Parts: sequence; structure tokens; C-alpha cells
Amino acid sequence: MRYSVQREKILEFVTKSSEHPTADIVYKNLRREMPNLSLGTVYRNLTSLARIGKIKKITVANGSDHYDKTLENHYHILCNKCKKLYDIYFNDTVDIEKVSDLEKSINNENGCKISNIDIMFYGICNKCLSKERM
Amino acid sequence: MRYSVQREKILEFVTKSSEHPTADIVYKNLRREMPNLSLGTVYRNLTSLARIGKIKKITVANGSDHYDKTLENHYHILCNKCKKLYDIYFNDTVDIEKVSDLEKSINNENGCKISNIDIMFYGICNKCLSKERM
DNA sequence: ATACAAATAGTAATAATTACTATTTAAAAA
DNA sequence: TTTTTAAATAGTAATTATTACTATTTGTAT
Repeated sequence: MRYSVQREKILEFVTKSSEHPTADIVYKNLRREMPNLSLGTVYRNLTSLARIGKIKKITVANGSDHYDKTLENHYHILCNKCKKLYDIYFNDTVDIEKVSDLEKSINNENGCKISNIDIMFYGICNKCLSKERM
Repeated sequence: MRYSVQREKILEFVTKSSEHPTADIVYKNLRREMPNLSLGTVYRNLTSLARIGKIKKITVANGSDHYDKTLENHYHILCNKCKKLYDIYFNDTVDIEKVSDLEKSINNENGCKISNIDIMFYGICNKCLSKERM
């Protein structure tokens, strides 16, 4: 893959972001410093950066794809109120082990070959929960 | 919710299907006996039938939503080759228990309220695997 | 039988993403 | 260091899945 400033900036934006930006967010932000940046370029590069494993693509129900700088195995929650995506942590390590054990141990009787498992949590984030209480 | 022939036929199609039809599949099939059926009607009714719990909506990465007649807790695999959705069964009941235990036991430290967990398997189905071997 | 709100058909609009093509550019070759 | 070449981009058009809109139709309560 040949170098391009656009790809470098796109990767930089995702890796510096504390959130999980969508293509559109990346586009809107980078446009400020690169007014000629094209949305197609953002999509194409996010896709190829995910393919080569520099970032991770996260698909959510009824919404845009998000991109994640964190490559280690972890999970996400999509807030049904603010529609933002958050990393999810468990207070009991057993829980996260249960999830990753599951991914390893799956063995099915249909004879189909499982290549990966998507696990996505839905609910309401702490910020929106505290707003509700006010 | 007021009765309509359209909704009855849409529900019937999903419940009689051995597959997991998308809105478009339901539409194309029912059009044969109901030439004036509108795609919007199919979407609206699939959504409301899922809301009242008569069928289940299944969202997959990068593709149309599918609908499922089976209401009990179970999981699906999307074949990356033929793009069809299949029910997934495990030869060890421990596996399926691991999954549903997980759904119950999740307790997180972010203080967010988890309302549901989506678990989707991706891979290659047995039919496509046997084609590859030939 | 009448009235009324809910549902439909048909069409238009939207949102997310991919495809297309002329132009630009990184980097290999001369 | 210029020339060449293929990969990448910008800008636009097309596509896919889904929702919104509105005039008309249809269940069902009165």
C-alpha cells in the first residue's frame, strides 16, 4: 500500500480519538485542516486500515460503522439515548473471561466454520442515566 | 393494533419460512398473491410484529435486517459466502448455557444499564464448505 | 349505515456506503 | 534528476436499505 497524507491523518485521527468515530465524524473533523478531503477517501482508508489491522471496525444495529484504535479484545455498549459507543468494562474479571472463553470454545454441530463472533451490548450509558435522574 | 390482511400474510410468511427472510424477500414473495402490496407496508409490519414480540428482528453487519419466527433464545451464523443466515446449534449444551449465562450475569463498572446483548456468529456454512471441497 | 381513526399503496426522501473517472502523486526505473 | 507508471484522491453519481409523506382505503366502534 502506497503512502498518502490522507491515510496518515485518518489513522492519526482514529488513534488519537478517545471516542469511536464514524467515517462522517472523521471526515468533518479532518476537513478543517484538509478542505479537499473526500468522503470516499475516508471510507476507503478506514476500510483498508481495518483490513490490515491498524484499527478495528465496529458495526452496530441501525447505525453507521464506528472505528476503534484499541486492538485488544474488548467489548462495546451502544447507548440507546445518545447513540454513542463506549468501551465496556466488567467489575468481575470472570465476566470478561466468560466472553472470551466462549469465543474460543464454540464448537457446533452444523459443520459450519465460525471465523468470528460479534458481541455488542445495548442499553443506556452512565451519562444519560444521571441526566434521567435530574 | 387494527387487523389487516397484509399483516396477517406477512406474519404467516415469516412463521412458515424455514429461512430468515428479509423485508425484500417477504415483499417479493407476497407480491405474487398480493400484487398491490407495498414495500413500506412490509417494513412497517415487520417492525411492529417484532415490537409486539410475534417475530424477532435480527440485525447483521453490512446487510439487511432478517426476521425470525423462532422466539426462544438462540443464535445465528451469517455465511460470508452465500450471505444466508442460519440458526446455530452446539454439540455441547455447555456452550449455549455459557452464552445465556453471560447475558444474565453481566455486571459492569461503568454504571451503564445493559438492556440486551447481541451475539452474532460469522463464518462459512456447511453447504458452502462442501462446495469448496469439490 | 355512518363516522373515524388506523392502515395501505405509491411515491419521494434520507442515510450510509460504494462505484466511477479524470486528475494527482508516491515511488520505481531510466 | 527527470520520466514513467500505477496507486490514490477528489468530486460526483449510483446503490442499498429504510423511513417519511399523503391521498385513499378499510376495519371497527357507534
